[in-house]
Amino acid sequence: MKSEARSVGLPTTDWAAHAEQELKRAGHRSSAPRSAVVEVLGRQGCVLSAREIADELRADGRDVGIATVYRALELLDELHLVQRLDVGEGTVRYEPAHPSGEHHHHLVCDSCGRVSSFEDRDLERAIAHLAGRLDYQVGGHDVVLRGACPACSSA
Amino acid sequence: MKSEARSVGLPTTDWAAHAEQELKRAGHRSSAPRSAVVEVLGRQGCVLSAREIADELRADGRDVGIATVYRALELLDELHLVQRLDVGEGTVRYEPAHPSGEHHHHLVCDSCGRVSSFEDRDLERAIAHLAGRLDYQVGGHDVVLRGACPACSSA
DNA sequence: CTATAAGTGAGAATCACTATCGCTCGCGGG
DNA sequence: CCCGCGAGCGATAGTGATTCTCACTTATAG
Repeated sequence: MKSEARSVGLPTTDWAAHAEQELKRAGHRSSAPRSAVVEVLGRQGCVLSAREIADELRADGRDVGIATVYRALELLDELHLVQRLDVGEGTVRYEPAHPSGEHHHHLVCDSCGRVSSFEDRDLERAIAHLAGRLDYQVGGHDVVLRGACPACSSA
Repeated sequence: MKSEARSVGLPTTDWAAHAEQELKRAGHRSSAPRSAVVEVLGRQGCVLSAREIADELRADGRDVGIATVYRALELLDELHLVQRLDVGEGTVRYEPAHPSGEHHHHLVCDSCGRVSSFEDRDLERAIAHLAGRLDYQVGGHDVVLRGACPACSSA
């Protein structure tokens, strides 16, 4: 099978190291708070909100101001090192973006709100083909499927 | 050509009348403020935020409380008479949803923020096919392409 | 080692949206 | 046609996420 729902969480290999490197290359200093944010993102691998990141850091005993978390995420987003995901519940989530360009999309459960991911070559192909036909400079895309996750639909 | 970017704005035929009818059928009273919201949505046909709707109404001299606009939109959303679109700028936009099930997706310009729409049969087919293969009860989907609109990319 | 500007963080400000609550009015029964 | 009641309204307070401000800290070039 080419595509299937799975719980969020990619291999992550060394996204964190890559991100640090890109930050440096873009002329940014390294700092403990920002590195901590990068590390948490890399460790979790899945969609996280700014608050979740801050909470995670606090649990680790590394208090980082929420403003700093937002700033780090904004910066990472500018450098295309993270992917923003807004599923419409008022909070934006972020996840590491792999430089390979390989990416996935999301399934959002309407009842429990849980997010999972999938990837599908055919879908990517359809989008790429479509983008070529549009009179538009397409740079990226997001696909969100909504429905009931296995747990909720069986309950 | 099967698909092409165009400015937002569908024929609209008589979405407003249809919506009113559905509201009545669902056991809701008719009221001037809510009808006004429906009318604005139907008239514009394109993605509108709650605030934009309220402003439009105020310009028409029909002041409608912002809370009422939100309530009307929530109701319309529950009845699947509108489609929510969250392009990630902190405000949710709505547009009429046509009962035919026919729908379109959106292009968001990263520089000017303008939203336009497109439809593509192949994309729909890819998503439908994909949904069938996933272990997930897929009920709907959103696709957002990001990039530079013709105006911005030529500038 | 030192200057300096990037980066930090506490808290205020903003903004979209939701909850509250007394008042209004559409509408079915009389 | 009139009445009563509960759906609906709207001003306003509240909430929660995100951004702004500003004085303080610290990484790094020289």
